Amino acid sequence: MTVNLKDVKQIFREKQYKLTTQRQLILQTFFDHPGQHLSAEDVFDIVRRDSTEIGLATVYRTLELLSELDFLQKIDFGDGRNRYEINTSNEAHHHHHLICLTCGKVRECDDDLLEALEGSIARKNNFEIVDHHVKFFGYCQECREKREE
Amino acid sequence: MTVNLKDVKQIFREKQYKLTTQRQLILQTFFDHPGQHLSAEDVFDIVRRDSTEIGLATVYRTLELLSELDFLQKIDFGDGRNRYEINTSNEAHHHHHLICLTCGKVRECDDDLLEALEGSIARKNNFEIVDHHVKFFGYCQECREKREE
DNA sequence: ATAGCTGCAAAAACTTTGCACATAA
DNA sequence: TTATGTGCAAAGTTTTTGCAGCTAT
Repeated sequence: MTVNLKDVKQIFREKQYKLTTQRQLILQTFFDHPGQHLSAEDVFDIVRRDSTEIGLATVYRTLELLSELDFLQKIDFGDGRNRYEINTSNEAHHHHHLICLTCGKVRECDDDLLEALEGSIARKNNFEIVDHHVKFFGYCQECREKREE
Repeated sequence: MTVNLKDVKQIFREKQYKLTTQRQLILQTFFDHPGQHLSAEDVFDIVRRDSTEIGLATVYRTLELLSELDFLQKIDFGDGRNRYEINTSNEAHHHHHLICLTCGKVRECDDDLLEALEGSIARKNNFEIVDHHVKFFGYCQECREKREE
């Protein structure tokens, strides 16, 4: 189930959060940039560029709220700032991240195999798993080709 | 192969880095706190508590150096600061982290099964994988028991 | 009408940097 | 001896907070 504006509106109504212009603009930014991992500053710049006034503090507060509501996922790629991506699903299916150690580019990769591991790890450790983050570090095709030139 | 002081001394000699008192104290801190994920401030406090003077900037610089040399591994648990753990191996074998969403405690868990996945993901995505980080989020036994009380 | 939200600016929290002095090799 | 490393303080970044005014509901 992909997050859409209707879901958001409903949850906001249920939880009695106000659906302000700023909050909609921030959400729209994520809809407009699928598969990207935006930082607070990124979102701020994008909304501002589209000629609307917004405060950086509001961006931070909204990203926090949307993460709590599980519409966004907070991720750290080791570049000293938090990044967010829109949740494509409320279910357990995830994608993972391939992070190139040369160019720093982050690519997504699908994989369902990890779900199987979860069960065995949960049992072995008596730990109820509700989510996982997996990052693979290495070298992308482009950088490997350049290296050989 | 577990990192020990002899390895470190040798690599330092090879790379012409000076093995200063401060660097030894910081390494010793990790030897003295196995399985812990220490922040710069943690290390700073521990070394200071043991009555030796050290500067916070030196701690940051040393943690950076030891990470580059692969003696330490930098990890982010989402608490707004970098944490480090001593590398128990130079080989591909890793442990993963179980992070409790209630109490925030981080536990390690061994698992070799992911190595198998790596091959298939690397092939499918044409990406040369050299490392991976896996974090599982959920609820530890203690917190689940408390919840039921 | 009013509880909740925003923008601004100030502050907090973490990390990096410049520089004079100190020290391992 | 001298290239490196250290400590301090200052500066840089990212994120949070206080507060007066604004706005969805």
